[in-house]
Amino acid sequence: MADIQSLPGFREFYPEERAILGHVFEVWRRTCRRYGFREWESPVLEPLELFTEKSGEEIVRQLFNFEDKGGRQVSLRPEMTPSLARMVGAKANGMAKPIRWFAIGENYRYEKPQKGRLRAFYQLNADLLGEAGPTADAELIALCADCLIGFGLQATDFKIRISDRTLWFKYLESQGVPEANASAVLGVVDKLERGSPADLLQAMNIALAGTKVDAAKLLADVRTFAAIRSLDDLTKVAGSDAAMQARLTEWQLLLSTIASLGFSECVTIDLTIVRGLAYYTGFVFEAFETSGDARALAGGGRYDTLVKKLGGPDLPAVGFGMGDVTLRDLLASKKLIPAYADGPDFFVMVLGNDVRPSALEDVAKLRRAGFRVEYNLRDGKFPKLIQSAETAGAKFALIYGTDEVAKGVTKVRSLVDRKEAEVPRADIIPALRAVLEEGMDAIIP
RNA sequence: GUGGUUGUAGCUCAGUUGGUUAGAGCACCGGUUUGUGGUACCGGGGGUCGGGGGUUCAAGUCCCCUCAAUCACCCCA
Repeated sequence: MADIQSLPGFREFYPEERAILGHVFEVWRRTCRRYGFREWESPVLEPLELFTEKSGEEIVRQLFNFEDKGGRQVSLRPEMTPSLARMVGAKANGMAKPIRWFAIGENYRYEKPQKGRLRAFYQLNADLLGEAGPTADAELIALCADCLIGFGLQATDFKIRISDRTLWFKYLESQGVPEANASAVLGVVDKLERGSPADLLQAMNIALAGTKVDAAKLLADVRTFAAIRSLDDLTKVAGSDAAMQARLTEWQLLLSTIASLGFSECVTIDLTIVRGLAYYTGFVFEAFETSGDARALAGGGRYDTLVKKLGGPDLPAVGFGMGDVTLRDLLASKKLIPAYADGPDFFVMVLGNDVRPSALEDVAKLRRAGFRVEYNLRDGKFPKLIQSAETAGAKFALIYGTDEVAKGVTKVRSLVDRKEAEVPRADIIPALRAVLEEGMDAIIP
């Protein structure tokens, strides 16, 4: 056991683990490319102000920040969106809109680690900038769904709950809540499912301090409003409120676009989702697994003011993040993690030091041709070597003994069905390429 | 940050009311007479029993502290 352990909340990935991570990255990347998104990357370490300026004091204590040797206040990135906003903002004027970008990177936050929640985790970020209309939100929600479906998950395994901070603000306005108190009230809404009635009422009283709104009544109204699950019911509640009705036509476009793209059964209206993050401005959504814990798999929404706040142009934007930790837990429980297979194509069995030069000559030749090749570094006996080939995970063994080398051939042995055939060493590249593609039949006379 | 649970070889665990050089299975390495592999048998390496301190003639076994994992709360980018 090593004396020095890895830091709490940080993971080590042995090859088997790294292969799973690679699979996750691969599905994310492939799916985003299918939607026309392009990959970007930003520094892992950023000036502390990038994250504190917009997020406020509460988030500072969760930042993985410190002072560097030059006396700079720096922080590992807790998310990639501020970096994205800065990068896009700097060059947005010259970029074709809409901008479709995605990134896969490790993010950090200094918190007490728990299952599904670490100090370092990988996350997919997909963002669409330059389009303010709901069609952009729909595109991102579709991409989010496809990023989950790409792993083999069914539409019934998860649900994307869609909510709307704009609609909430319009609703609260219609209930007489001053604009200044609206955010605090949404904070209470966020806790509706978890808090006790007494705590919620107290929280609501604090949120409404200095106003004439009745806390108990608003709490009841808000609870009812949050429970609405259909556009029709929302329209009824909106009644003659023009602002809310206008917003609901946006909803219609959002939902019809999602339907046209074929993702109706993946989404549901759920106004209990408000998301804590301060910079969200419009539609927000979270993807949950439908079984068991119902943990959040992904979350995102519209942040139309962030780019400008960070010094860029006035650029509307919508995006989401999807972490690897919870996703992996879900894939494991659904048995959707592919078997680990990372062996070489060929294991060259060098039977004796007399033939070693000839064997290594072919090893090098095969490697230059792009094959994955391993061989025994030390001399060994036949049964031992064939077992080595097996445990290395090779598909085929290439036997180099004195007989074979004398005849100018190598013997190919399938480690799966144990068939054997000889191949002239002069033809080794095309012959083995055929073996990999068509199997042993390609060289069995 | 607060509280509960857990911590013995790479993995899964045994270790009796504290008592001699801490064990098993799997895994790994080697061998079973020298060119054909998932079985069987034999052997080997590997643990300062998470770390530190204390009680005792004696502690993996009891007490305290600490570290880590995990669960709940908090918070969620």
